[in-house]
Amino acid sequence: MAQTKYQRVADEIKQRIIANVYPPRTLLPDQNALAAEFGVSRITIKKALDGVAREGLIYKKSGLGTYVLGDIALRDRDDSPANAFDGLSEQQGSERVTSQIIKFEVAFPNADLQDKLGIAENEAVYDIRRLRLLDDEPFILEHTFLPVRLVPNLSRQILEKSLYMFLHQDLNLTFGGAYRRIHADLPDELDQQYLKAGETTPVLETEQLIWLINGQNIEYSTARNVYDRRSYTVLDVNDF
Amino acid sequence: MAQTKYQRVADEIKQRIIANVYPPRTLLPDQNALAAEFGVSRITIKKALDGVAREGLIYKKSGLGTYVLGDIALRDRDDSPANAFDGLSEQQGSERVTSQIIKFEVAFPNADLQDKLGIAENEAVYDIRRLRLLDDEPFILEHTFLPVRLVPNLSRQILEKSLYMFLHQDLNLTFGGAYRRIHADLPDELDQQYLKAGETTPVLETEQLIWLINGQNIEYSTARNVYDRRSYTVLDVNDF
DNA sequence: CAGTGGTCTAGACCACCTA
DNA sequence: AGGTGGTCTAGACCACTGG
Repeated sequence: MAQTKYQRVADEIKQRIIANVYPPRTLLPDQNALAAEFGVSRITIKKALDGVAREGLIYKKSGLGTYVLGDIALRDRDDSPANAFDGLSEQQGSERVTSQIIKFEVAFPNADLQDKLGIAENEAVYDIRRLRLLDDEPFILEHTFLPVRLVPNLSRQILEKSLYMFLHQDLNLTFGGAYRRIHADLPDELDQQYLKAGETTPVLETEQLIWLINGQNIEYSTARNVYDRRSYTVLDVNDF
Repeated sequence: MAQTKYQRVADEIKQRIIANVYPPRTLLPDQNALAAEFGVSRITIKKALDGVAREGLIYKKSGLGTYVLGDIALRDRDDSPANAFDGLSEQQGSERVTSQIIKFEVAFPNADLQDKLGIAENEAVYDIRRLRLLDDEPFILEHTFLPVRLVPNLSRQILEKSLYMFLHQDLNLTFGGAYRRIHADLPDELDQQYLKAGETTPVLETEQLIWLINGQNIEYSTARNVYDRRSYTVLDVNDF
């Protein structure tokens, strides 16, 4: 899987941290020693360690050495939906997730949406509302807007399965990044109807703008869930 | 400010993107041309571009070139509290933030807190509850636990100003990273009392574990606010 | 095919930390 | 003082892209 030398070194070092060969709060062997052991140059070791540090497993300090941190970062990173560029189906397993299409229309964007997606007034967008069910229980209510130009031939059949798989595999689009805003909200009528929220049940909403690697915005969406059904996790690593 | 060559190059390129010298959806000059212009090696240019790419402003593709993406990442990054290693006082300006100390005690941790902070049963922790006010309006209700061993001499006076400034400047501690969990919740009695939440007002809670660069956990805390007073933003960049 | 970015090296110098 | 990681270089080779 890992192709480059620095990836192989990084993977091996991560494995050793997980296996407690390099226990937390100790120093790693210095870069020259690692270079000798792996038979690569010190620069390559450094590049490998940079990556591991960026994931929060180690911390390097000039003049001192390289600390092994705890495995919190590691443990929590796995189930973190913060890096969720894949869709819900991929996160939870496609056999558990089903989708009920509430709305699937094509429309012209209003001024706000034009601005958010960076498109012209006369450029059509899909307006999609889906209820995502996990193990047949209402889970997330999604409202999604996509420019038609970037996603031709969208169908109900695709929306019932995985939109993200269609974008990635069939249209060969690659996500460059996403901006997300998370906040709590009062339930609206749709939440009550589809998510089975009560009149005062708190709702968690994630607003999301996704762009492609060529800089074009591909999706603006909101995803709402009842307060005790899902939370959102984030790992922040200082610097790097 | 910027010391190294690659930082200076990165800053200059970012400035050019902001100033539209390199407009979105165009290609940057290739690395050799940039190396010649800045009078540095291509490796140094690459390192600079790696950093800019990690911030979501550009995307590099081997065999093709380096795209300039939009400025969404940039615009939104500025007011994003996702990278909030500094405290509330630093984020909002210390003249606007005041703190009311509700509780300030020393206690032994329960099993859950021992596990979260990675400390022994007999190691004392501070148990602190503060109401943070923004422009004299209730804003955030914080519940904070810190090991006494790592933070000697904590006082009410410090808590009324900035805890983070004390940790950083006086104790010279450096944060390595943080793990955060964001979710919505029902209001409890304290929310109603201090945040002026109604009986059914949704609350946004951020749970947070912070560790130092040497791997020791320094803080476990929760921060709660009324649903329409604050949201949380995250920037995710693919790969890197 | 020519051009792009990605990787890798050996070697040099530097800033920083501990002692 | 000696050791650490950080930076930087010149040069080489590779994989990928487009025409």
